Amino acid sequence: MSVTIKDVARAAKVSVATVSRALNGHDNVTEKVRVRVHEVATRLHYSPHHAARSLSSRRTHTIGVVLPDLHGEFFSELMRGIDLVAREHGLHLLVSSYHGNPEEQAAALRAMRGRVDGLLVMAPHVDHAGSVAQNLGSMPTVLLDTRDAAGAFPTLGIDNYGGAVAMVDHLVDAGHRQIAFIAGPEQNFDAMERLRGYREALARRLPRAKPRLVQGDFGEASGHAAGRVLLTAKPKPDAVFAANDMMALGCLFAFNQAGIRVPQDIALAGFDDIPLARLVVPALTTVQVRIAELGGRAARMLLTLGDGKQSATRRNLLAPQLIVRDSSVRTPRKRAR
Amino acid sequence: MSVTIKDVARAAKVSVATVSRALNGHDNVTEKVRVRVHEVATRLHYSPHHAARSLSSRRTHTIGVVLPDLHGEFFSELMRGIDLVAREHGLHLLVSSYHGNPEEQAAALRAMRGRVDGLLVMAPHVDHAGSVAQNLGSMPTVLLDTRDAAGAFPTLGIDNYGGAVAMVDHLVDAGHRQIAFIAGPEQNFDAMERLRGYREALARRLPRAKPRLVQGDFGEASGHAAGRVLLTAKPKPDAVFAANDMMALGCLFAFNQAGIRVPQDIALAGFDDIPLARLVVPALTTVQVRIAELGGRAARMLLTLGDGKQSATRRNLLAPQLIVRDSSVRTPRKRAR
DNA sequence: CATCGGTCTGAAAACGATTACATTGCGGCG
DNA sequence: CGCCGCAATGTAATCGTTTTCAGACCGATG
Repeated sequence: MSVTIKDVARAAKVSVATVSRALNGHDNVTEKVRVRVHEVATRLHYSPHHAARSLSSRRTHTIGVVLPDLHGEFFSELMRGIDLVAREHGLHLLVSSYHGNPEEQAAALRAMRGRVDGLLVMAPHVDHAGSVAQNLGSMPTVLLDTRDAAGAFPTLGIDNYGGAVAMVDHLVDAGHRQIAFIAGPEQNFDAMERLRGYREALARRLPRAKPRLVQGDFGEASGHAAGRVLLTAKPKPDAVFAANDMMALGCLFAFNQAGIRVPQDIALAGFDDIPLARLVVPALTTVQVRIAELGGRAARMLLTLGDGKQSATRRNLLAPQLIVRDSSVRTPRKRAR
Repeated sequence: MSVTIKDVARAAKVSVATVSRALNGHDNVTEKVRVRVHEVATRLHYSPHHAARSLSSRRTHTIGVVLPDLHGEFFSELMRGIDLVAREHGLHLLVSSYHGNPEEQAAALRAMRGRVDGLLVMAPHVDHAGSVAQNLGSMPTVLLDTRDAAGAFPTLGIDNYGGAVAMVDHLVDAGHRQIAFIAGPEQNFDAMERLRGYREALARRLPRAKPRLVQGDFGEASGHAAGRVLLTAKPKPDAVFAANDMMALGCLFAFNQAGIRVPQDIALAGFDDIPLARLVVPALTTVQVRIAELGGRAARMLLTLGDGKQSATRRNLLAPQLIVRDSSVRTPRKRAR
């Protein structure tokens, strides 16, 4: 069937041991032999059988990624970041999404046993986070964007709280006083932190203002619905802060349809900085989250974890950056139209 | 360290062969023994070593997915579709993206050897498609959205040509005569087929009209740039058909900025039907491509392939569907504004 | 010239499962 | 009562690597 190390050995007139050494770059092989082996190997299109290799070497060269059912930009960016670091180190990615319920997540985690050298787990639904520990062996694991109450694992996340605070500060500084918030899924850790940031910053900056919330679910459609609700609200808000860009866009389009101008009639801001944010008209003020970087750093954390030096980097937060664009500032004059 | 089948055998006072048979549900094991083995196995927290198992059984219960560096919605939807089918069948997903160049793709393919039972490969760049065959053993493989000149593999794709034809037909029917096209990457198979559909349909429906092309790259930014170019074109187009929705949106925002109204001044259409398409104002006329379904069906094809019945399903095209929304039709009266 | 100390190579033992083949035990039949 | 056949179990080969250990070779040294 496929060509094995024995075939290479035969063709190069050496033993399998020598082939193995030559290909794995051990230093006790003559240059001449090493070259010949490499030639033969490429000529025969030899590539080592993974299962056999990891059986004898106890390493799989694979890291597992267990994610919830993510959509769009977030998922692809995260994977890109992880993939980049993984391939830098010659690692493969075994991916499994779970669709909502904790049992599926548990099953996915258990199925990873023995197949991977380490695990990247994202469990943004706060109720699911707890069960992670039980379903893991003692595998090296990094948690992504997950509230790890027990503190059992190294964790990497976005500073959602800080980002939301920065946004509220900006909106208040820009002169807005009635700032509404379109919240994300109730049990989502990111969404909760952003909401907390909004609440606390608002209380600090505008002690008299009451927080004004509309529930959303991170989807564009829910932002659209929220936008319509806000238009009929009693004191009309003069600014809307959506917990993510998708909802902000949905909201923007709802305003468009109603003939409400942004930012003249009402300011708008989002969170994430998806590629569309800068292109939409008006360009969306938002908080930039470098998702690919999040994935990449998580992968790197996992790798250093294997090296034994756990170091002090248990809980890390990636600081997002406030990006001010047109949607939140009442510019003195309008661009040519 | 970890408990092996031998430990279980010893503890249950049977041979390893019997343990293997009992746990894998073979029928030639006494009920009594089977029960005892299962008890012992769970008591010891035994879980079979994956590498060992797949070395001897020649099956990995994993399918490989080799994709180009995809973005956004497309990647995540495709993965969702594949993942769904995979988990239905208890399979795992080994994912690898290659970032553009063919060598990386080749490496990714070779690295899959011995790690997967089958392969899903997407190679939309036409120059890369040819090399796929060489870097594959005789692994069951399904090609996605790839021009397989040799016809060596079963292939699944989108009927990009048909979709583009349907769109041009629609635009002509709606009364447009100067229909410009924003093309995708030159060497991209999808983009080429859409362009071909545009060209041929235009020649058929408006024999006198000359095709008017602007080069894009499927990114929002290139659509934006293309939109600006089109605004300065000599006879102004009365309709713009972008090879994908992202470019259509970029174009739309360029028009917005210039004060050009869609569809009154100029009609606009895209391709893909990304979630945003229905939310943007005006809602975007487009061709609906069910990407998750594409992934799911590809995975299913791969599975039936393993069953030996190759059947006649070598080349399949998924028919996309024309979705007419506001951006392409000059409605008699405008909605409240 | 025999011995030592390297370096390079080969033979063979893991690794942990599956499975072909051999063995055992037992009931039924002649 | 002895033998046959079948079902249950055990023994050992196998999968393709890595790695340990031992051996071969060669130049230098006493």
